[in-house]
Amino acid sequence: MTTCRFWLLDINYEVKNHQPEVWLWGIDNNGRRVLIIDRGFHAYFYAIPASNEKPESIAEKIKQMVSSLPFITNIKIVDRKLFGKPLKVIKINCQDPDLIPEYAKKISRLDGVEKCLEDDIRYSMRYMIDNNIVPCSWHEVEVEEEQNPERIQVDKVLLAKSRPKHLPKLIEVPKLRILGFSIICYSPKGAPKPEKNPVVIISTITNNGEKRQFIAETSEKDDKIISKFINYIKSFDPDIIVGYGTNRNDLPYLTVRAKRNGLTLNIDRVNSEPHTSVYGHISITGRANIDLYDYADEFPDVKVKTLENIADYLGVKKIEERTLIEDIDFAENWENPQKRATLLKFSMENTECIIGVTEAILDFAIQLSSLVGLPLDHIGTAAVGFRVEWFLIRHAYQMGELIPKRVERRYIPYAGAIVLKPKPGIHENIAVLDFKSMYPNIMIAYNVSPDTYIPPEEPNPPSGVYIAPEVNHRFRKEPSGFYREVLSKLIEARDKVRAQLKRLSPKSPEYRLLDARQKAIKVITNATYGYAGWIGARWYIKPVAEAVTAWGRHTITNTIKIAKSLSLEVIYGDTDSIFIRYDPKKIEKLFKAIEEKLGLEIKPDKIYSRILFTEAKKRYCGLLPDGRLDTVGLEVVRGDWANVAKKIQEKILEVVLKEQTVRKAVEYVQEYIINLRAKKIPYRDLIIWKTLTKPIEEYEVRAPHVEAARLLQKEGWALTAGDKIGYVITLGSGKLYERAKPYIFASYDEIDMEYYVTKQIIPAALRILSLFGVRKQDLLPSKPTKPQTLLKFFGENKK
DNA sequence: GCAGCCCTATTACCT
DNA sequence: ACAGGTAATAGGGCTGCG
Repeated sequence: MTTCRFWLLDINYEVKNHQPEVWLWGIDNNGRRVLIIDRGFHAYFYAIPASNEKPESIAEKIKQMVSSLPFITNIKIVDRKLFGKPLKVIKINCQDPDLIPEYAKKISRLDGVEKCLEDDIRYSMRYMIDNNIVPCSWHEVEVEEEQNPERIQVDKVLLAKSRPKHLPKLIEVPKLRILGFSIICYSPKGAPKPEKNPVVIISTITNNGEKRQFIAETSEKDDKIISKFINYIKSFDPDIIVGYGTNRNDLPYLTVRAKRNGLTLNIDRVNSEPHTSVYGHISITGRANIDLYDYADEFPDVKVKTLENIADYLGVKKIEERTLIEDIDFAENWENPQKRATLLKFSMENTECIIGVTEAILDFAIQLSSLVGLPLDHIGTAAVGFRVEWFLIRHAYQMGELIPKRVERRYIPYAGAIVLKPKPGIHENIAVLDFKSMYPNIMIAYNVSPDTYIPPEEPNPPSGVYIAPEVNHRFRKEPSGFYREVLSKLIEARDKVRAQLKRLSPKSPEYRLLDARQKAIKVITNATYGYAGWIGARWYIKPVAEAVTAWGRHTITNTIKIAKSLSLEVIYGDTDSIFIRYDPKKIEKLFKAIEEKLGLEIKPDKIYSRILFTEAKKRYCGLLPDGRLDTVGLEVVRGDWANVAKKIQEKILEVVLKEQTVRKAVEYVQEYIINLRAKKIPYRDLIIWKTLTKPIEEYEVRAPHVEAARLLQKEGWALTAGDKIGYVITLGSGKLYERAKPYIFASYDEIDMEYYVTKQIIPAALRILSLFGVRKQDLLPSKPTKPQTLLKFFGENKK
């Protein structure tokens, strides 16, 4: 028997003859790939006795059923809590985890059983939670070497002789083998269909720097390139396979293509195909399949989430416009022998982007996986709510809290934060003060939690209660709730990591790792309030979320009062921030008063040397002392305005705030409009991007982006909710939606420049300039000319 | 027939 | 498929003008 120290990459389970096996895929401290098989962990669920029933008699009843439930191995009464309330419940162990749902259903029908709980926890998660086994983290386990009869692709198959023990202090990540890939499919018309259109190019790059390209010999056959690709994966034996959009496109496509060719896409470590797993993710057993698209939301500044845009944003790689090839042009580029080389190059560049973006994301993904406890290949596809929930589940287990079932609930809105009306115009020397993690700290300060909430019918507990302002929800002061425990640990952990960071060089590997760690902690901390108010949450209790925002409003309102009492002028505020004239002495007093009276910490965030507010809330632009502009909410930062409007507005803000001249800004707009009308502005700057938020058929109204989407669909493009539609407005008569065309279908000459002038440039420009009395007619370089009236005339007669 | 108003649907933002 | 608060546009229905 030996000890094996391993880093957990992936986990799955098998049930053979009703005997469960957990398969832990790891990398040991000698860099060997190992599979550790752990047998004999029996999962379980709970039966909750009805309130008037004795747990003993229920347990007895269940014991008498055992003959019809043969794989139950243990029944006992244990102490647990449900929403903070102590309970005696019956824990029922079952040897075969796959039978648990069925058994729980039968037992929940027993007289005197209120319900069953935790029968909905997957076996592999159950195993990790109960044994404190953490993905992307080191463990130690006693093992014996096993035969490897099943052609499993690892250096060693080991049988666990003990439960693995987590080694929380080891934080480094072993050297992983990473393979990035992207594919190009050939379809003469419309979007490629795996049933008929072949894969013609597969480009791969490994983190050893090895580049490969697999190219189809003809435009019809792809059996060779697919089998070569499979063999290459087998020989490189990656730990991580990464691509962009692979869960939705590449992997399902390749799987079908392989089948069509009589092949199996056996690219995992057990010689079988990728398979769909939880959260719509595709699992490749023994490896971690990562789809970078699942991390695109980490970059809110990137509005159109293409691989090229993200790579460009991260400074990984810039694909020049002349080398960028649109999907629509793949076929032409493939068919034409001269152009094929550029397509090959483009494909490889795509894979270079993939490798580069992986560099930027992987540390974060690994840290998030180990913090939350979801395996590396699941963490990306899990929505924020589920990430928070799995994190909470682990802590619930440690606190003896039962995990509530997911139930369907009716949505009832509740009041949120306060936003102040800004004082329009330009202000000088404005400080922004922020409450530090306001909602988490409110939850800690007032012990707001699902397990401390006291429903209206219940009396006050002896330890006393906190009562939320306005809404009057009560929370017991003692003991500390679930959220307080979890959040204070998170905040503490993050502070500790940040302290360590200060002592490290930003270039060191430790720094990168710890920085990713503190980001992961931050994400989970900040999402906890949102989780609390989410009707899909297992621990949803509306008053919990409602109380948090009530205390938030109370806090900010009092802050404003205190500021005013110190004769500090409040210019604006939103949720947890106030914008005030910078006055160091008074602000110091304000900090003290707030900490004393409100028990929460406020800190200076930044100082704007100048800041511009419009009449609207949530939209402003501040000039920082170093000359940078902070644009918030305005068209400049929105993804659904044409670039022409955004660029102009940005320029106006710069001129107005830095040079403080309106005249120059007006001239700039006029000049720009002249250039636009003269067709001197690039086509790309005229594209408007909007997201499809639901299937096309479900739209009640006709809108430009929806109609453009319909046109794409007609040409064979498969569109789903979440896709971004890029369209332009073309000349002609009628409603905008009749003139909107997908940008890949339209030509520059059919663009309706006057639309861009009146509905994009002018509104974006006036948003700022109207503050200074500038009117529409001041921005137009000349009055509408004759041809325009003629155009209108023709338009009217067409209809 | 159409300008003007109001309302709704839709999207993307802020914290 | 984490929350509510907010701005903005386009479409569509309705009114009233002459």
